[in-house]
Amino acid sequence: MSEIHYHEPARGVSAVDGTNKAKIERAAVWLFSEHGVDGVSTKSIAQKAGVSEGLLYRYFKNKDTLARELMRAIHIRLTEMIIAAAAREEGLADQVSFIVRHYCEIADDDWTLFRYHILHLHHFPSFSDAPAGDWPNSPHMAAVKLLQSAMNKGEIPQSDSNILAAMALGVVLHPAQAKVLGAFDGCLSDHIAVFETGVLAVLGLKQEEEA
Amino acid sequence: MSEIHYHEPARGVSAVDGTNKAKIERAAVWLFSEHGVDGVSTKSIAQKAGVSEGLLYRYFKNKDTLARELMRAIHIRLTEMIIAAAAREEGLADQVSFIVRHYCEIADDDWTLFRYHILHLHHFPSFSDAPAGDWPNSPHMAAVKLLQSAMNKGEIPQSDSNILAAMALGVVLHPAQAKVLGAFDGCLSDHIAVFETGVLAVLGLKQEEEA
DNA sequence: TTTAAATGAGTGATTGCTCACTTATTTTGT
DNA sequence: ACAAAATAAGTGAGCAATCACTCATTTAAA
Repeated sequence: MSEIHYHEPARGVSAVDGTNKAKIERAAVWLFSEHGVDGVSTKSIAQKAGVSEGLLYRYFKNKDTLARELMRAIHIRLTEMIIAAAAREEGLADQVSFIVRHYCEIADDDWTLFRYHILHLHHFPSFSDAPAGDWPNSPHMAAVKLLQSAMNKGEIPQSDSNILAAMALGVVLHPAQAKVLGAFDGCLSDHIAVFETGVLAVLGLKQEEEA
Repeated sequence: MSEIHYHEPARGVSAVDGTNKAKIERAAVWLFSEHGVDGVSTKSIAQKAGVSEGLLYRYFKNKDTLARELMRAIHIRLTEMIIAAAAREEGLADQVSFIVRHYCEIADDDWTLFRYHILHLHHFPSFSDAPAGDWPNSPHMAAVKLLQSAMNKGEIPQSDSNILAAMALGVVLHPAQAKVLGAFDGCLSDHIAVFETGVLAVLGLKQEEEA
């Protein structure tokens, strides 16, 4: 009934759209990712988007709303992807494979928006990783739920799911951050295999031999 | 000759010091870590430090210099710690143990300064992880050198040291970031053992049995 | 007395945002 | 089909507030 399908959800933020609203969003996400919300003026956004400053306030209540909507787009996309992974029933190794692959693809799909997420998520405490209600509201919390479920099924030994989720995510997320900071080029997807091996190792799962 | 000793180097930033300069630094690092450099006014720093605004400019050329000096303090402390680890000659597992322990302790020692580093390092492109000269200028590059050395010694198989270093660091660093974002409480050092196991697993090193 | 430390009002520049206005598009009346 | 009316899209000068920073002056230390 409440089966969750996950087939390539909505792209980043107005990825291919020539409207002025889209121009504003693309200019804003680029500038925000580069200089942070407080480091970008509404004037500079309008300038880069090629529209007047006043037009920003037709589409967005204020600068912070614009910044938050962009962050929200990537944040829920990543969260829902992990929730979708948790709904799969082929075992933890399959879920890990799913998450690593889709995580890299989402990042590569809209690298600017992803960079904004990884560098400036902390600007919005409301998107925090603090334990919320029953439904996970961040990639981290979704991963915690997934691992708790795996522990209950006996797929991995019981341990601190909060720490384990952070370690496992770190195997993919920190290389992503390193790339953001200029440590290497190329797209994240080029390293899916290594990431997957690393995550499985952290979780204490032996990787299956080639069939 | 160039043997490197590593015995508890300088504390964070004027950790126990009642001078006005120290008050300014403590106020600044707190506000910067919370709101980012561009999100903090010189007036608010002076207010929190309990001094006049003009006094800031007696001790620091400008706001950005103040922000950079604080960042530099934690950045080089972490970098030199990893360089010191690389100089140890008891094998990779020992080096990993050394780094994990000291990393957690440095973070716990001055958590505010550490949070500033993990959240706002990207504000200073000059501290980037881009490949620099022969001497590593970031924790990431120091870890890369360390792993390359281990590969040359045959301790671990040859692979992309850039990616492997990022994955290994991520096992510790991402939990640290998760803590910053409110995912859990307590100090990082409480989890040294799990982190160490995780890093060794990512590197493909079997953890030694208890003696 | 001399020198250094500390102040805070004041500077011009920039901030996020508004609003009276113009231009473009759609809807309506005939 | 066509113009008039109504609505929507877009502009940019201008506002009060805040910004980083200076400097003449006062306070404290040597």
